[in-house]
Amino acid sequence: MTLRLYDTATRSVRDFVPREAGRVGVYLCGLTLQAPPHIGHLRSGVNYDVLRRWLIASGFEVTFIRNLTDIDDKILVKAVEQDRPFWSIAYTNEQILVASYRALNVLPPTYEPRATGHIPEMHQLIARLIETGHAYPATDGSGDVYFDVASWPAYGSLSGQSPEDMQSAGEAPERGKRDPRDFALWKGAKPDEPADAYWPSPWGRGRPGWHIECSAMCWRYLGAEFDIHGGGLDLIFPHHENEIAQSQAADLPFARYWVHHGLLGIGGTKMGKSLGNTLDLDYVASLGVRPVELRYYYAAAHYRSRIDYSEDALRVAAVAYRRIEGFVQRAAERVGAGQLGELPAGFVAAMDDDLNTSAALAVLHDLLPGGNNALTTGDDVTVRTVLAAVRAMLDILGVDPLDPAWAGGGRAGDLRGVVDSLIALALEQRAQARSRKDWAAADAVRDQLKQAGVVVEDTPQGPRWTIGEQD
RNA sequence: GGUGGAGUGGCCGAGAGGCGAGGCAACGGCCUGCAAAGCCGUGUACACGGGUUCAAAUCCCGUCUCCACCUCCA
Repeated sequence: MTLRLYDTATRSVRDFVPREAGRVGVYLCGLTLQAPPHIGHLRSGVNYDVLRRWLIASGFEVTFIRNLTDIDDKILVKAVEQDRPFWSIAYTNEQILVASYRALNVLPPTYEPRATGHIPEMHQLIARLIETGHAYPATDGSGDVYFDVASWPAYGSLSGQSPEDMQSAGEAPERGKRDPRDFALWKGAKPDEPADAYWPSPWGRGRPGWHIECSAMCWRYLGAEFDIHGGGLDLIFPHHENEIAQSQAADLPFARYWVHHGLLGIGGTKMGKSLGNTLDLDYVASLGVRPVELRYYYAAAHYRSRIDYSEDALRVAAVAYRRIEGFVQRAAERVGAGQLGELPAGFVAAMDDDLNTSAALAVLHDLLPGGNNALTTGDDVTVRTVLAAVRAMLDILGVDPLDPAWAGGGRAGDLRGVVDSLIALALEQRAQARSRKDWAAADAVRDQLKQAGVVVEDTPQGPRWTIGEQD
């Protein structure tokens, strides 16, 4: 069985065949750094991180590029409003994004290029498009350069729309266009924008249009043709449509598979800054939900499904995760962490089927009762086997509780040793009380620990403690 | 108006012609001094109306509702 992926371009699930055996190039449209990321943006990174981990597990060498758009209209508007350099605003948001992804155990991309670092590549592409008659400098002296949509008959093939049926274009006032559907490759400098936001070009001072950035960066890092291009469903049109048109018109075959993920909405509508309904990682933390649990919440739904965020659903996911985590911890305490084991066939089949993480998780859950039973009967061989398989699956999804990535700050480990011996003292008191059947005294110890946030459980192997839910 | 997608048990959420995904919650039981955790068991759900078929949540027709995109958007 081989990996099958839904390809937006053909609107079907296709066998994944890389351009070059054993290697995969993936490009994911990252964020525009006009604001910090919300949990919808973060879902995107996590989804493709799972894809990447699965490709690696399937034996591919993966080059994973996720770009950063560090200049655009909104960033420039903010720069003027805040009287602050546009690049500083972008960088601040970039830092938050990087920290959020790290918190979610998203593997760093092979490279994370910034749009402003690739102006020469964009110039080359634009020049080539002008030469071949697919682009033209605006005739109104604005310094804009547009892609000539009419010159590219295949325009609209990705989104399944024909140019004639499209509603009349929005960017109305730009009169230098031959056709309202033409889009900007290069934007001429405007007087009301920051003076440091421009680069020289053969067409005058200006800055890149949004779409050309991605074509340039794909080309630079993955070559003329590469395997997978990803992004949110909302990018299909116009962004990805435009990328295809301008790249292919410039003789770049471009992406072989188009993978789009569903958006995360809230209350039946989309999450967005303009709607004032964005939720970020800090908010999730304030709910007492850890990043790993948020990540599990993402994985519980298929990547192409829309997730309508709700606090209840998030909490349910967290509870489900804790059950898995509980087994892993108890098992590891008993037989040691061990190595990651082999992936069950059902899990592999589910992941190969367009990354069906829901079905994959069902396979994982099915192993739990057996593992827990082995734990109570002391069947260490089975415990070890189940633990290895469960951790292997969790690792693919990026939520293995034993992954060092989830360990708290460096000091936590040392502290745990200290706390452990203190709690051992209390548990000793309790054990003595229990042996003389002084239940009241025994329960008092347990209650006090509970109030301190320590949950005590009695197991066949004696009492164990964990840090309970923080409120 | 155009394009694409979705409506599944109390909730979340897979599946896509025939063997009741899975999770959470609930209920019963086991275990426990009591708990906690865990285990065992209990649910015949697929928006509505027709149709095709031996068989439909899955296919076809119609209806309703919702979402996304067509403008910057993960």
